[in-house]
Amino acid sequence: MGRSGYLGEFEQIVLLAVARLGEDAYGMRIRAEIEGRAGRKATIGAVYATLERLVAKDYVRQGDAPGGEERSGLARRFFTVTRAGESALENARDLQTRMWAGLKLRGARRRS
Amino acid sequence: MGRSGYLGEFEQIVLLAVARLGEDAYGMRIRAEIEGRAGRKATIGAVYATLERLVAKDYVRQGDAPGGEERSGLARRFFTVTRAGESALENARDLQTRMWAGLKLRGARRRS
DNA sequence: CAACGAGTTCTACTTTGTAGAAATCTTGCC
DNA sequence: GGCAAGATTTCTACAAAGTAGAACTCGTTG
Repeated sequence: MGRSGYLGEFEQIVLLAVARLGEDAYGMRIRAEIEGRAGRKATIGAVYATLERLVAKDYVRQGDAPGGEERSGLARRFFTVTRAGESALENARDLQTRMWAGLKLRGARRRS
Repeated sequence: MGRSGYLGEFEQIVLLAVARLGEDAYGMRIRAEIEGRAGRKATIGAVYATLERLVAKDYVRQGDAPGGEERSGLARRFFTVTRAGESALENARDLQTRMWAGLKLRGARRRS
């Protein structure tokens, strides 16, 4: 990762999806959230690979299935955002804000 | 690049720096802008490599040195953001906005 | 038990991100 | 003119992130 906690673009998207999904954050669901909200295709492999990287960076933790209820279904891996993950997210947002601050694009209006 | 015009994190930062610098966007200056505004180290090699990639994607165009004034100094390569580049930037911002919309982090307040 | 569906793992590869030294070109100075 | 110095770009090499899609697992159901 090099220097400070840098977040790749997709990593950020996945992290945000996990944050939003809360108790319901597991692979397939995360993927659906991304495709739905971001309107961007995401293959399941990409999602998991990214999740692994986030776990390695300690931005996301695995486990903590919701409310003890032993679900009858399949073995799902649930994820939650860690404090460090939240900070990384906030840092990314701040950086974003600083870089955009006061910037006016010369206007790429779509043709009417 | 795969699917649609996706922008990597650093690519986005560089592109924003070029947009902001306007007529004064050339390697060293871009680097300084990034270090200053983003508060993030950027080696000159990284900046140029990224610039090349942005040119290849047609998000940035090379040339168009400001106002004909033959500067006495060195041969600088100036860059400007293309329409496509502006769109990519706007798309990235929109995506960002959608992913953050209404999201509340559970609060990683720093200890007092 | 075989087909099925929901989920996760794996494998292989392309793009991006980084670092830092090397090469260029100008200008100032002796 | 030759040479050091400063500004700037180019090159080389490699690590990290992004992607795709097939394979594999394990309950459920007919």
